[in-house]
Amino acid sequence: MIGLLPPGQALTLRGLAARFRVSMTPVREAVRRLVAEGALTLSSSGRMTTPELSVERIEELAALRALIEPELAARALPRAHFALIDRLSSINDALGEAAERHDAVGYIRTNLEFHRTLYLRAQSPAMLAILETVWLQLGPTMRAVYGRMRRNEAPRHHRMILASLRAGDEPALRLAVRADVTHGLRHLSPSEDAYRPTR
Amino acid sequence: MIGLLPPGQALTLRGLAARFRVSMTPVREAVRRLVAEGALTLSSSGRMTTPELSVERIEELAALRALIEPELAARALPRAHFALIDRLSSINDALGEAAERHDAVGYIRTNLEFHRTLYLRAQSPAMLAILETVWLQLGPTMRAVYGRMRRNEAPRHHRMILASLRAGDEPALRLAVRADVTHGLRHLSPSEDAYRPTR
DNA sequence: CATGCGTTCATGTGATCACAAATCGGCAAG
DNA sequence: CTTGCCGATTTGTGATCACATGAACGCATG
Repeated sequence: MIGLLPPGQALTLRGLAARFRVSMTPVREAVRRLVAEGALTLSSSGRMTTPELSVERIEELAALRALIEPELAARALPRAHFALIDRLSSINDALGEAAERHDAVGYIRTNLEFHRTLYLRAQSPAMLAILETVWLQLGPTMRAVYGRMRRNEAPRHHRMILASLRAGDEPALRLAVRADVTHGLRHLSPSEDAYRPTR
Repeated sequence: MIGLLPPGQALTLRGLAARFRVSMTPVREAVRRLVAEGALTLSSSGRMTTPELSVERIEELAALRALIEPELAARALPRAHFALIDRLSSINDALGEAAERHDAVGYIRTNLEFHRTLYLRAQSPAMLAILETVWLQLGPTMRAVYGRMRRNEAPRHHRMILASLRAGDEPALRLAVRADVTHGLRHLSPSEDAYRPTR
């Protein structure tokens, strides 16, 4: 989810079993679950890799984020008290620091933390779970993208999100969240050949 | 997904293995996948049952359907030619027959077939996959609901969906789909104690 | 030097087993 | 009649093994 693994990274049952000091059985179960959630791709022969998403699939997943995240934000809005906004603000500061360090994995993780902290307030576990499967599928691709980007500050829409929360303005919040999502994933189109995975 | 199993139905690895004439290993993998998709609930001790959804969770899942399905319908609209609309219409006739027979499982299956046939035209496999995990979670509950209902015809919004498709009217289509989803799931609130599962 | 082929090795699959934990039953006591 | 307890049994978990399949590598040939 946070982009630790690049797209196309191959994994083997025995390799994972040895790495985590367990037998193949629990690894198989965990891998099956990740495959079911779309976090891993199963080739026709049963080989497992992290997904290399096509542009069309990225756009679908981005559209799902753009549908679900504003809804979760809107549901969180009436419960968003000052302490939460304050916490979001400090997470946003950490996000800026990760951007300055050009720490792609840290940036993705902190960005997801920002969004998840807000959405947790929506008290909608099923919706959040679905959204996280979408994040999971985008993880490796996001890493490939942010690894190339030379961003050095937090997303500008985050400030709009915080302002809308403080103002209690739901339409503005929905717009800000949607803009943040679609803006962040806009740079994904010319990304296929720019990254070369190490298999 | 089609409501073959009632909510709270318990399943055992050995029972499923014996039923499908395989060993426990493939059953465990399949069950793990279904748990990951929310089709089955894993108790703290590892027991598996079909989910007994709370009202809040049902409303979340209904909200997800109401978000995703209009989008899929809108994406399918430009590709919906006459042959597709004709096929949808005949599926809708079969739906009416299932309603007359008070065949709950057949009704759910045919209703899902109606929606899936339309959404397949959207050419958005990731979005459809996510939607199907939502359907999967609702399956047992839908059976419990439609089993009590005394409906004897196809949903009235289906005719609006077909009309919007013929007219190429996207806003009307989105509204009709959303109304169909929210209307179908409105009867779920007083459902908890009306059905008694056989464990 | 490129290309096709054959062998070897790695990998996933299904099955079986030992074990621990939890469930369900009956039984007895109040 | 209800309630608590104890034992038998069911059940999930992790591990290991045999096997078939597909991939990878090297070698020989053009």
